[in-house]
Amino acid sequence: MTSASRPLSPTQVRVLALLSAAQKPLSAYDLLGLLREDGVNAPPTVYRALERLMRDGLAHRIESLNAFVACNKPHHTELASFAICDHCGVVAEFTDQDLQARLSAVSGRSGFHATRMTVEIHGHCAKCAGHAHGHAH
Amino acid sequence: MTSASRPLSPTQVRVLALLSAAQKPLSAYDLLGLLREDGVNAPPTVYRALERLMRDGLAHRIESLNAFVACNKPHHTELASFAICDHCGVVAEFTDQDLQARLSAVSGRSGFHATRMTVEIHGHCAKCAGHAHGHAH
DNA sequence: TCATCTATGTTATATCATAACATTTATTAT
DNA sequence: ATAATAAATGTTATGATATAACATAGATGA
Repeated sequence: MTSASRPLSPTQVRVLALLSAAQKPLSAYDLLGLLREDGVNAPPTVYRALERLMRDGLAHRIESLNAFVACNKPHHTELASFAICDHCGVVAEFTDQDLQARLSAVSGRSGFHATRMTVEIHGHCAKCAGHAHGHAH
Repeated sequence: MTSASRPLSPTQVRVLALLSAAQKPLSAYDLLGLLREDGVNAPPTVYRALERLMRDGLAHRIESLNAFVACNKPHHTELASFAICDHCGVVAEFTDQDLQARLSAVSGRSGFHATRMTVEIHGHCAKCAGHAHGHAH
């Protein structure tokens, strides 16, 4: 059997809780600020906790924001995609079954073998439509 | 008529040439190093040139690498997607007509209005397949 | 017990990006 | 021509993101 992985450490649990509670992606330094009261004082601890959470599929990195979100569907294996509102900052995670297959197929035409995919869509969420421009406030 | 935009400045032309000549994405500081012989000494000049090139669709930012590539198909309006070899570092830009429509449709189900999309696929190119792991060398 | 693995602490530094303001160059209108 | 404008660049400083390297500690398992 595949050896069970260790349980999350208190720091890892705390980081996941902070990400889950946030309505928006948090940067590593946002998290570090929130963790200071827990006695965490240095960036590596935060980045290490994030590594573990991402390895376990419990959190995702938003590349275009250099920030992190809790996974809204832990333990799924499909490609996670994100719709990011540039007005209010909310991020919606979604999964489209065909998308990963299509991306694999298209990139694979030239013999490319995909191991990881980043799909991030910027724009405006339903609530913020109408505000054509604007940044988070 | 839509007013013609200015021609590229020498610095902008130089940055584009460097990106085109490179076999891999270049970071802003890679470019800065290469531009020192041209008398460019500070990051803002590089970032500004990149801004202009990206605005004109002549270069793209690879979010997952914090680096930049020349566009292989200037003036197209379709979504640009990238296949990034994590072994040798080469980036292939490709366009799939249906992909943008599909992404718009899927994200739009909840009323989201897309303005910009990032699609980056990491893995191994045909030449590097077989090398299952490994990083650029 | 001993070796190993994971996590964390700690210090320092590397890397990526922009703010703010001055200056210069090119374009356009008059 | 020249004044007004817009775009690019220079310059200094700083902000923001991320990791290297090495030490320590606790848990797991042979």
